[in-house]
Amino acid sequence: MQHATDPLSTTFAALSDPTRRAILARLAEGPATVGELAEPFTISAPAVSRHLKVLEHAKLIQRIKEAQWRRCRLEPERLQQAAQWIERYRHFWEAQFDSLAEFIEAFKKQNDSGEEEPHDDSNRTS
Amino acid sequence: MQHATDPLSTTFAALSDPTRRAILARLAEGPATVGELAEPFTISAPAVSRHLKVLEHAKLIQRIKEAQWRRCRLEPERLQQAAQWIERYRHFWEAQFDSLAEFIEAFKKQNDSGEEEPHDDSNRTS
DNA sequence: CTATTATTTAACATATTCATTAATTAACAT
DNA sequence: ATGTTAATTAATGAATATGTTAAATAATAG
Repeated sequence: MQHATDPLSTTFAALSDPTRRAILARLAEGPATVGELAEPFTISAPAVSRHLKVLEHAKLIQRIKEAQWRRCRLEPERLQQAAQWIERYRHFWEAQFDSLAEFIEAFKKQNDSGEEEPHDDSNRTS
Repeated sequence: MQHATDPLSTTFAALSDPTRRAILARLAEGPATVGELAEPFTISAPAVSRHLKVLEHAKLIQRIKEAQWRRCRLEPERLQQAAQWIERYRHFWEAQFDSLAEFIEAFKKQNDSGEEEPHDDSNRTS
């Protein structure tokens, strides 16, 4: 994540940390306080607090103050957008992957049998 | 992205950079060389090269050497896994979001009209 | 062999991330 | 008031990310 980031970058950056993903997974079971979230981890409470701040800034969670606790809840909108970004390109990629598989197949065949006349590939590049 | 990262973290970290996402989007239209990928960006060729290395390390792309060019192609498997991770939790989150929406609604109502008897919400928290 | 083109690596600077411990704030209980 | 509990902020440090320019590598062209 760099300086003035867009929502998608912020979302993916937030998801790129395994602790934060574990927190989100825990939160999928239901809201929890910071202490409850910190419990399964070896890291310190301030570290968890900062992770939560990242998640909140990414709008993946909401923190609601209840007495002396801050109860954390999940917010799905940004996740939806992230999923949409991936899905948008994925089927393009899968289509290309099929032709890539063919290409690799051909490539392997060409290299494995070096004694066969190597067919000239240079004209296809320009 | 940190030190000894798992595939999911690596994938999300790779996706957290807008330049890399733009590269992937461009690559969705078809394979391209490093020079072609660098062209629309203001950043230097080495910078693009490093982004491609990140994408390759994340196994989001493959680089295949063709003469003096390196042609880049997309690889969808890791994306699929990332999408699956998101989807796995998203419906939990949406279910929770519905109850959260109710909560916020009640909360707003309670605060906007201070003259009405504020209905006590504290017993629902414990 | 030398020049050109395509791309990467090296060396370096800067910013961000993520962790820690210590101190602070906030709410509650006695 | 004072102490306890919950959580955050401050100060600090180490590792990582990202960009730059300059040099190196690799393949092609003449």
